Amino acid sequence: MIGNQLTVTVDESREMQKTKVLVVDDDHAIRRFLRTSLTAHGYDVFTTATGEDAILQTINLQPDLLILDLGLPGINGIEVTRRIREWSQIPIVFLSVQNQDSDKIEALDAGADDYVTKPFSIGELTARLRVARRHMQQEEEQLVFVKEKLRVDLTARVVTFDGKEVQLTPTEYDLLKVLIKYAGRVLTHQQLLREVRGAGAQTDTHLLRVHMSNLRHKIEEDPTNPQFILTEPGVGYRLRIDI
Amino acid sequence: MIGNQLTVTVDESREMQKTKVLVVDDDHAIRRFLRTSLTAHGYDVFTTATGEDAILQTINLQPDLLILDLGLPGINGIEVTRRIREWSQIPIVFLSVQNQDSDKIEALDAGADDYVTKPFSIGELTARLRVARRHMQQEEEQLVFVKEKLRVDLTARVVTFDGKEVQLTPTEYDLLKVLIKYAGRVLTHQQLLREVRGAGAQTDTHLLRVHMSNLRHKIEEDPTNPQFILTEPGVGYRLRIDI
DNA sequence: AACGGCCGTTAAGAAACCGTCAAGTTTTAG
DNA sequence: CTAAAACTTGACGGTTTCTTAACGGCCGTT
Repeated sequence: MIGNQLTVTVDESREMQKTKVLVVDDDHAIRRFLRTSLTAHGYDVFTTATGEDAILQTINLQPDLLILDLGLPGINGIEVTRRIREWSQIPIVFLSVQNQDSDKIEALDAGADDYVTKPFSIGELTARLRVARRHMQQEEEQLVFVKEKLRVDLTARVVTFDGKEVQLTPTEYDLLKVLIKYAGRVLTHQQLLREVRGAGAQTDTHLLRVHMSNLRHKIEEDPTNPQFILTEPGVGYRLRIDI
Repeated sequence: MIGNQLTVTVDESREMQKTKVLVVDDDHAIRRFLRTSLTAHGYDVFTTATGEDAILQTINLQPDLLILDLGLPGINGIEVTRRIREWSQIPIVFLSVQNQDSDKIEALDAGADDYVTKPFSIGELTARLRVARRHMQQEEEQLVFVKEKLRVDLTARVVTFDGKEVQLTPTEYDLLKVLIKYAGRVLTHQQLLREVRGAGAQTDTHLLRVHMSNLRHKIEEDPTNPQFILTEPGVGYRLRIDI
């Protein structure tokens, strides 16, 4: 009786916490190694060998994490990443062999979150998985910013005003992003410039004024009388929030 | 046995709460008056008559508060303040007579926390002592200051009065910020001006009056009868706080 | 009662700041 | 390598903020 109760309790609590991870690798040995060691670390592990199946399984299983071998036969890991990123923000950690930097960069650009170089320890991998997952959860806090006619999709990096998509330059988007991140707070010229240029940026407020002007003409109904980006004379700017 | 234990416990707790205060005055009548009345208010009172002894006693007794007569024989109260401030941040409240503004300012600039003008009531003195001590205790910086209808968010740099946003100029905000930082304490004209302009600012009290007037019109219900920013004639300003 | 110090208020000129347009330069994409 | 996009810089007019000056009220002293 007592033993039974205990078992049930433990099972339930584990099931709640268990993270579903899909392992994609054509090497049978690696699949088996990851299945056993990740299961021992408390993950709920699924495996597949091909890129096509990886995409299908991601749709069906809705895993919380994806571990992807870069050197897959057929459509490779980079292509898998690119296709999944079109509709999902699932954290993707890929496995690569050494001396494959160009592929690593390409994969990260395609939307992968991190990579682990073979050979790797299981501790290193699980550490990367935890970071990727935590990063994912933080991003989820605020995926889309909506206020009146303005809509900013921070995951897709799409900005629409009054339903129509507006094209922002990288600088304009970065400025808007940091304003949204600290919505309601006054950001000094220096803080904003630091976000746009490198950390060692000197205070060139004039540059900021030009960018803000351009940004306002894209997302404000009447740039003369801004509703979103407010000026704090002598200090900086802030995104208006309603109290 | 039990009685003994109880007695010890109570004594210890009282001993923990009691605030040690050192009174320095050459007038024997004032020493005696302060000893009796402050003891009645729960303070642990020590007295001395000279500045030299005040410094020695501060080292030996490690009091929590210092009450200092400005007109001491020998080294005067200002000099005592200056010397103690070289190594201690103990709150110092001094006693002065009227028409001694220049000495008050000098003592405050030397690092004293507050003053009481003779003749004074014991209630007024203990109130000042509580403020001075409270400021000492709260080391960490305040993030949001709220008092009645006034709300100052120091991280967002947003000020609201009665729920409505108030637009402060950089100078006005800086003044309010330093008043909040030293809430309850008197800040001399010079100390306030130093915060607004560079360190090498001459005492142009008139400039301060204009800024304070503008600030009051923004955050006071009735600027004629200010509830927050109080004027200390001849000395400076202070932000009123309730203990 | 007149005077002088101190304070608050208002107004006006000076200085600093901001937004916009336009032209020049660098970076990116094809 | 070329063209387009993005970034940067400069100039100009309008606005906000700062500073200075002048006026009137309050209070204590002469």
